Amino acid sequence: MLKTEFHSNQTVAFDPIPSLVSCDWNFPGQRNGEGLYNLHPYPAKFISQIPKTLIKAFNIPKDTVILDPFCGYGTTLIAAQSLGYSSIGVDLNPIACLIARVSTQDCSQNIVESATRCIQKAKATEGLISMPYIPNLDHWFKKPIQIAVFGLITAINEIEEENLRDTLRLALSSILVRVSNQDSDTRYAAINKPVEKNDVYSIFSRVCQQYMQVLHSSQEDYPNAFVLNKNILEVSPSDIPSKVGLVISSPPYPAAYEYWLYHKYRMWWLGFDPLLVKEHEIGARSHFFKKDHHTPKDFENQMQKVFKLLSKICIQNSYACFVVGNSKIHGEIIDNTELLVSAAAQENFELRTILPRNIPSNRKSFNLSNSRILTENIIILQK
DNA sequence: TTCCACCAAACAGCGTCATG
DNA sequence: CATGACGCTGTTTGGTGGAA
Repeated sequence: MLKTEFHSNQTVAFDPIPSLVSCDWNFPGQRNGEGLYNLHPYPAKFISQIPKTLIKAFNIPKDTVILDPFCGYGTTLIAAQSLGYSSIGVDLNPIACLIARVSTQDCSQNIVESATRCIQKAKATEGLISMPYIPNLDHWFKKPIQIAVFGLITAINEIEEENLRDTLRLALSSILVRVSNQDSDTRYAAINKPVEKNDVYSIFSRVCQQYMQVLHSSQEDYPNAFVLNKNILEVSPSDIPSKVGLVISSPPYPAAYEYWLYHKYRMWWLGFDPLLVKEHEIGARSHFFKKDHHTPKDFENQMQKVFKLLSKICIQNSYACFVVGNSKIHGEIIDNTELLVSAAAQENFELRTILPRNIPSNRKSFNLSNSRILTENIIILQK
């Protein structure tokens, strides 16, 4: 019975790939979040060693690409690029797509000079431009901060060169929680912080200098990474321009993390609609805590839809790797590994290996009275 | 240059209250 | 009464900046 095997501490290997089974998937001593992997806050990223190790383990035909259907920050795309492979990432969240694009595309323009010009423009127009309507804005941003942020975003949006504009938009997005009243990125509570208008300009300027170093030193003649900002459940095979030779992803878990919520004000400021993202976000808590709420079965059906798409765009015998942990709905532990494997099986993706992994303690910890998920699985499937 | 005190930032929930 | 919006929770860790 498959289910009992999931709960053992042993690696389940039905047809072991030696380099995968012998690897220590806990990657002791490795840190996540340097250089390109640290451009912007993003919750629950997987560490870059996971996609890197997986990519090296498989033979990927030259005329195919690596796909991440829930690309988020773009860790898979960055890893693919650094190892010489083209990649495609899909994500519903426009902030995620912005991060993934900026970190994989060339931005050879002078970031710091442009940032300085934007700051000058913003200072010159302080109080002269009328604010957009954003719900509850005063609760989360002090008035002077609002003026500085909106001045900056207005100036940035006037930049013509697309990659440069994206880069500065991302830099501004990355500092928004710091200059807001929000406690921290993953702690959605208003507190009083001693931030002033000029801090917005100085922090933005500092971040742009960091971007300059990171983006310049790491982007020359790298393979292409294509980022598609779309609900994966509405993606058709024709949206994916290449045959896929390998899938690496970590899907959202039911009722776990709400990405839309923690990027809500970033989306408002950058002109996206967070409510639309919320409505379609797989796993968002609102779907699980209302009348006629979603169930784990709904999650399985959504995943099956994803595998249906994958079966059409992946080449025969290609591998699909998913990193998943469990989650909790209405107090009940949900075995997401089982749901995902079941969904995959219905679209003829065969389970090959389950590699258990300890979630390192340096992910820090929520209130210990809350139940913590300490392990996750890397599931290897094959078409 | 090294060390250490200090602090910001991070964390795959849950509770409560105002509103319709 | 259902819903949505916001408040609240503690601890670890890496980085920073001043003192030794």
